[in-house]
Amino acid sequence: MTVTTRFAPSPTGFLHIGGARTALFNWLFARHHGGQFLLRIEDTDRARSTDAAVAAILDGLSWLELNWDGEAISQFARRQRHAEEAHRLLDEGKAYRCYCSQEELAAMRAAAKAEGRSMLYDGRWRDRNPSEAPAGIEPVIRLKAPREGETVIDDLVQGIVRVDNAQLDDMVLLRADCTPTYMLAVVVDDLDMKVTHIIRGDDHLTNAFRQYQLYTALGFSPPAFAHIPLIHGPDGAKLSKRHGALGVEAYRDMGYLPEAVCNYLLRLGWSHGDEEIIDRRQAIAWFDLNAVGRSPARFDFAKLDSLNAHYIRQADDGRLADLILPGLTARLEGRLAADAQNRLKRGMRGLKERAKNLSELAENSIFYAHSRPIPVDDKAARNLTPEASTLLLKVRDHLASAEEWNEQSIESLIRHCAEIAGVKLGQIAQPLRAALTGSTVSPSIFEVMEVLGKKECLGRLDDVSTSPLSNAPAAV
RNA sequence: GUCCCCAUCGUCUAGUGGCCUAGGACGCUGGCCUCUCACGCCGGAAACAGGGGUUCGACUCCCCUUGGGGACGCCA
Repeated sequence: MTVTTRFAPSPTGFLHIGGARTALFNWLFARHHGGQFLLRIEDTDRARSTDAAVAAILDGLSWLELNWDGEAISQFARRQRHAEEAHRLLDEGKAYRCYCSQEELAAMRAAAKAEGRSMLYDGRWRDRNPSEAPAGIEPVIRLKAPREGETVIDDLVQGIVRVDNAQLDDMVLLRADCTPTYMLAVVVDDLDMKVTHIIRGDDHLTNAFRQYQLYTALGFSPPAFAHIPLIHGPDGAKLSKRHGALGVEAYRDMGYLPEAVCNYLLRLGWSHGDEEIIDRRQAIAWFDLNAVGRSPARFDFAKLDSLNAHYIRQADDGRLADLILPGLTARLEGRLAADAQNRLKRGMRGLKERAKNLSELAENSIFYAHSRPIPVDDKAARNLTPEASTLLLKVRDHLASAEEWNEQSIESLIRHCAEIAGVKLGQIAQPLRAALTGSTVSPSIFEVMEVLGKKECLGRLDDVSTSPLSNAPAAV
């Protein structure tokens, strides 16, 4: 039997981060076992489902590279099939028509609540003759669930969980308008799709008992269940938007790399000894349901950041340059240097060690992309004292006559300048940094100079010596 | 209210009765490295929710308490 998992989101919003983790676990489990990972869109709630949400979910999964097998299935499109099974149960005497009005049900629950009793449906039409049906009420079809005993689920994550059947009522299968309920649709679809492992959030755990009864009534044994704990916010409560309950595209826009998001999500509630950095290959090899924890995890941006920083450092320079170039182009408007992309790519080595997300990376890269003259921030300008400018003028002469132009040669040349001027390296490096990058912080100044090239460096030095900045009074 | 689930450093977690003086990671912090900032390296503070059992021996097993979370729709 080939392992088949599925991810079944309802398209009422974006693919939020919790859903992404559920999808990841399903994907990983299927890939680990060489099985199938299917996608089903649970769009039976016509009022709340939107095409835009479907697109957002597909985009989110694609961005995370959680590719599904076959076509995505629309649950709504299968409503006839669902109804068919409900009628079959009716014919077999395993389900019955219930003629309660919404008002009657509401009154029943209110009375139960007032008396402190369970608010479950009391099964009043279970054995009643349909001839007693009130006029003008379209019936629903309810499952004739067992009233005695208990329903037991051997959950792959939660272990054995049992519930008294008295806690479970006769659920509605088919609504008065003949459309299937979620419970019916899910079970019939999972059966038809031959799903072997249902991996989902543990908010569905109680549904699993009802679904178990439905599988049994339909004459099938249920698939394996694995209910994974939900992700909580830093305060332990349900994940709020402010705390990360965002669509995955929001993470992309915040400058996170998909591999970092996946690695982070994987370690949230799952572990493999002390391993922290787990790439996709490794994850497929190691993933197993029995290593999934049972307690809810809290979302922590700081850890995501550190993982993201790691994957940025690992990432290909060209890819990173491509990722940040569009944003820089838009931001710089007409001031983008002609060979910005090339500089970005070559400068990425030093740049990517200093960013924990793509936004920071872009921010720190801007001096490479900017055409002359570059802006110099206030702090950097304070390094361009008259003394420093004098020094820089001498350095410029040395640089101008340099025959070699690479990081090492530049470094020894600058160190030589410092030596003959009798100053510390930093006294040249910082003013140089200010003139060349417009900032007090940057990658190694020698690397920057190599990337910028001799001509650009001399140009930027000239820009600074001819601008009023060089005459700025020294900071006191 | 009823039912279900959970409980190790601030956070993610390792730990399946003796390997625990409780390990790793993030964060915090001291130092080294150093042209700035990072990276890297070395060090530090930081946890078994509480109470009962079981046992020669409990973080590990059982019970209770407390604290979290979830489910109780003709929503999904």
